[in-house]
Amino acid sequence: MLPYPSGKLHMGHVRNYAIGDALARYMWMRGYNVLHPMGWDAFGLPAENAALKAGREPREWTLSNIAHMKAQMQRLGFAIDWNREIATCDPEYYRWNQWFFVKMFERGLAYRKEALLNWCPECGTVLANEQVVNGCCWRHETTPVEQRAMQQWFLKITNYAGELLDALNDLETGWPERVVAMQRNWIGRSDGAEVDFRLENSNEKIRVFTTRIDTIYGATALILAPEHPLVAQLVTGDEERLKIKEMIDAAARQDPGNLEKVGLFTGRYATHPFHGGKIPIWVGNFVLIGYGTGAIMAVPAHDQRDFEFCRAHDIPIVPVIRPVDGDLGHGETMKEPFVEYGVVEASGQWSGLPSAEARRKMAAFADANGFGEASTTYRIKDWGISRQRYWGTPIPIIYCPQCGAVPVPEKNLPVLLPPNVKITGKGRSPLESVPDFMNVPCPRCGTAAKRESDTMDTFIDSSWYFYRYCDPHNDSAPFDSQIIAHWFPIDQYIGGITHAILHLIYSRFWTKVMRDLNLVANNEPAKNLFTQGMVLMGGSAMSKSKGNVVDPDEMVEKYGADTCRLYTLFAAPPEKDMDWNESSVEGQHRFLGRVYRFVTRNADRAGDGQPDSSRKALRKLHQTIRKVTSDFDSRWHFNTSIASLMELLNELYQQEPGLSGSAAREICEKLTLMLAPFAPYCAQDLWEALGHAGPVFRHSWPEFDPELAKEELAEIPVQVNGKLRGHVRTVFGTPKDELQRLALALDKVKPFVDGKQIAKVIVVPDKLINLVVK
RNA sequence: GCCCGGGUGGCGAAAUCGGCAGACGCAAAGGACUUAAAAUCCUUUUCGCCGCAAGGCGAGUGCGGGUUCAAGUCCCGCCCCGGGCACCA
Repeated sequence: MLPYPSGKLHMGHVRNYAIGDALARYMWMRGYNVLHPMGWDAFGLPAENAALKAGREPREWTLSNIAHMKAQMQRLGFAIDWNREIATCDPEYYRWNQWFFVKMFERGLAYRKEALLNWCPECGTVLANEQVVNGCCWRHETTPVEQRAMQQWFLKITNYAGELLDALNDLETGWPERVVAMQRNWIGRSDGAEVDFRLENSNEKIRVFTTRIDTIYGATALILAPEHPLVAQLVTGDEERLKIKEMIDAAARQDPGNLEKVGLFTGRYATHPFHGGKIPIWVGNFVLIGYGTGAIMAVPAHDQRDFEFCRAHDIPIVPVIRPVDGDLGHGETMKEPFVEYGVVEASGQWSGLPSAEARRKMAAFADANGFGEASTTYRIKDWGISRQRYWGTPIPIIYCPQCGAVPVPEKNLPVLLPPNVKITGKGRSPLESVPDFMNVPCPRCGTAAKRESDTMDTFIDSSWYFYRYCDPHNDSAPFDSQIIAHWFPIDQYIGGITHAILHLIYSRFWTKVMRDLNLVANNEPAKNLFTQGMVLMGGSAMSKSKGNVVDPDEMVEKYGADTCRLYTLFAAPPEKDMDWNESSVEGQHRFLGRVYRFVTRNADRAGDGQPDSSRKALRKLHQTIRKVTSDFDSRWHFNTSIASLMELLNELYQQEPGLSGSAAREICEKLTLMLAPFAPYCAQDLWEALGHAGPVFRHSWPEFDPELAKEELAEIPVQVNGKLRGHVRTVFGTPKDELQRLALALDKVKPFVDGKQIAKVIVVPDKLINLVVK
């Protein structure tokens, strides 16, 4: 058994799990088979109940029992703890992570390269782009990441960029709009063209990416990113080279939004591929090496940034697009670039064409003449997965001086973490310092070789844990594809918005890779996604680095798990952010106490009581069943479900003295059943107090009786000119004329109607009367 | 700048299809029980004005317009708050 550090659950998790757990319990009671994995912020619903199948009670699988959860997860090979960086400790899970890695390596989907990477000094490791938030580490929100050049393993998520984007169209119905929008944004597709500009007096070509090839006749400069490989060749003076270096350093230090546009003329020119003219070549700090080709054509008349840059450096501004029904404008008098689409002018044979048509035709022309082609560029970059940590799956690669990077053969998997490693928390990978681990013969040629010392990003674990969960003890494959075909895609996934472009994009990618390995048939992991709101503390999300984390254990200690869960469900509807404010926790605690006392007092009640009391109480009971059921079936606003249970209880306290034995019995049982999804421990106790054996979840959800739920009389508001003046109590279905007569007879209505003419009477049957008078 | 949310009492919120604004809970005030406290149970509680009182009148869902018999809800124009993306060519 491997050692592992301990981490803590916070209230955001509690809320997440309380929501999913309530749903799962409800579904169980409705007779569905539910597979309900509680992993990294996640549930699968509705599916088969693995817990019951395994002979365990669902309650064992709930958040309420954190210790049990951890043990459960450990047996499953998932998170032993809640901190992502220590998520996998199980050798079997290592094995399959490594197995996947090797499969990807063999297919060219995993590769190693040196690159500038995001380095978090606090974590002592590099991070993927998705894990950098506002220039800081996602776990250390106040620690800016640094750029370090390092050798790192990448997974080719960009191979799937187009599919990940297009498939979002199908997810739109089941996923929140904002998550879809964030992913679209993150993948960042741009359709355009790549065009080569020939370097004058040289065979070199400079390739640029543009979405506006229709403006290419307005290109008056080429601008290279300071890191562009040609820069070293074009810029030769020491002073100039220093300037380039300064540009790179300044860009790394500063917030890119506020960076002043600076540039340097190389003294060299390129040939315009369309008209053959001379174009000066510049280096500009605002051109990004990591996007497109790292070089752009500057079209100052039709791009805001190019406009600013060229105006500052006296580069000519040549408009070539005119607005539909507008003038072409003139370079010297231009105050603003025209960045809209319009009609191409002054562009040779393409003059007069609308923008879209010109883009198509000009790209085709470039293609036909061998100096470019239509091209699509994505903003998303490959997923850097190497981490300089101890905790995580070792990357199963051996570096041989003869053979290069060789994957560990399948029969030798898993590569396990060596025990007793000194973890400094800073600097290089801890595994490097363990010679027994590092030094191995090459699996191919037997030469003395060294292992890769980095471990995998733990987001890899969370990318497919829900698949493994369906078949956790399989030791010949990651899972049985037949089983997956039965369960997947997940019907309902629940998690935090914080993973919109982290976990939720990685797991989509992983699913598509597994599909291409013929392991799964589904294209997407989850049909429906529900993102619960964040639990805030003083306006910002709880995080360890801010020290504003509420420890659920303390609250569980003080009030119990049920109160704790109930509070997170009651404070706000699940999709909304909630500010943590402990003051109203008392109310939930009192509520549970009131329920408990009512049920235990009335469980064995006898006698006939007063019929009126029983009728009223039963009516409210059935109205409440209707309300809670509909909340579950439609919108999951558990705050209103719980409120209606409180209303029921208030009514029960009113009617308690006159209840008959049989009414009391029915009420106690159904109230307990309705409480079960929200407060499982309390409900289970009461269920046993009512004389039942076994888990309350094996009992079916109560049905409401529409007859019993019906009010005897309708209480219909009476308005005069839209203002409420009184109520009419009458039988349901009273006709309009009768309602009008009753309304006009009201003392409170008369003064507003007498002496006036009734122009119109609006009647909404059983709902409202509005008398319009003049 | 672009894309999402949101703005309702002292507070968290409810009003699900245009039909009684403020359910439910917190906090507060009063009362019952108690030697006392806790716990529990019962009242009151949007604001303003009138009234000894029962009660009555008026205003009110960020602001300004509009549609409608009727608007927190729909339409137009703003303001403010939160989140995401952003020299992406």
